[in-house]
Amino acid sequence: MATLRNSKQRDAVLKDLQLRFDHPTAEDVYLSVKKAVPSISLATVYRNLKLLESEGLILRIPTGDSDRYDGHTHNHYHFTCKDCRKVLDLDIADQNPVTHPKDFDGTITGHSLMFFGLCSRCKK
Amino acid sequence: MATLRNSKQRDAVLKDLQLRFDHPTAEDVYLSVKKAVPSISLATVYRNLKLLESEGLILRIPTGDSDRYDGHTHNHYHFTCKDCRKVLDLDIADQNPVTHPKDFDGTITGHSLMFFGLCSRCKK
DNA sequence: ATCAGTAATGATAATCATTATCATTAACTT
DNA sequence: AAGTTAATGATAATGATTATCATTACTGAT
Repeated sequence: MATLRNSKQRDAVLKDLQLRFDHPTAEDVYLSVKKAVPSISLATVYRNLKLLESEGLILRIPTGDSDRYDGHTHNHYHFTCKDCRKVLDLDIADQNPVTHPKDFDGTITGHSLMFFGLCSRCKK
Repeated sequence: MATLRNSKQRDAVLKDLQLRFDHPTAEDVYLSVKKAVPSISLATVYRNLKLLESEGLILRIPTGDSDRYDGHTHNHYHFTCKDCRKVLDLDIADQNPVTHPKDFDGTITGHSLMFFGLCSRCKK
């Protein structure tokens, strides 16, 4: 039970994320999707971001402040500018790191690698 | 100006983090430090965690839910259990990844690598 | 040692992001 | 077309963290 139904709101959120590359916050997505679906509520955006993430259709990126979202789920890495807090994609290969560290009896199923520094604009 | 003064509260927060290895939340630190300095306030814990982090004496680990803190600042990596949300140290070498990706004009000064999966207890 | 200046504290209100609630709307099944 | 219930919109509630402010207590100079 709890069958998934179609909703234009969810479609609009997903499409918005798939068409942009700036790793928006939930608020950013809300403001953008509002243009296509003016009646949409911020709560609906949060609901669908969570749902889409659990379906594996989008990525959530925790950053220390507001979470960012990414509609492109292929394996890639991100950079956060310490100054302007912008999040960028980095063009680097999969680092595929260790999966069986010493003295660890759990199971590793994934990793996230975030780079920090100054973006071209903020480094002056 | 804004000279740093000594405070037993700050000392107690730092010492607490240096003596433990469980990556506590601010609340965890508060409850623990309260035993040594019963009058300490949660606000003071947050204040000093932020200050100590900016001094480079401790690490803050964003995890998607409450931030965790680490009193051991040598280069090492962490694992988060998706089930119980525990954060563990991993015994693996520095991955020292790329510092000059293609098509990137900023400056990379650091990275954080977090592994996900199930800890030994939660994998049953 | 005492004093003055001001950083740090404790208590609590405020903020911000996110989640929960609930009455209403709208997909889907028949 | 009718009934079931997932999804929505509006908003209240929550949880983590930060801001405020009156009071306390370091510290450097007297």
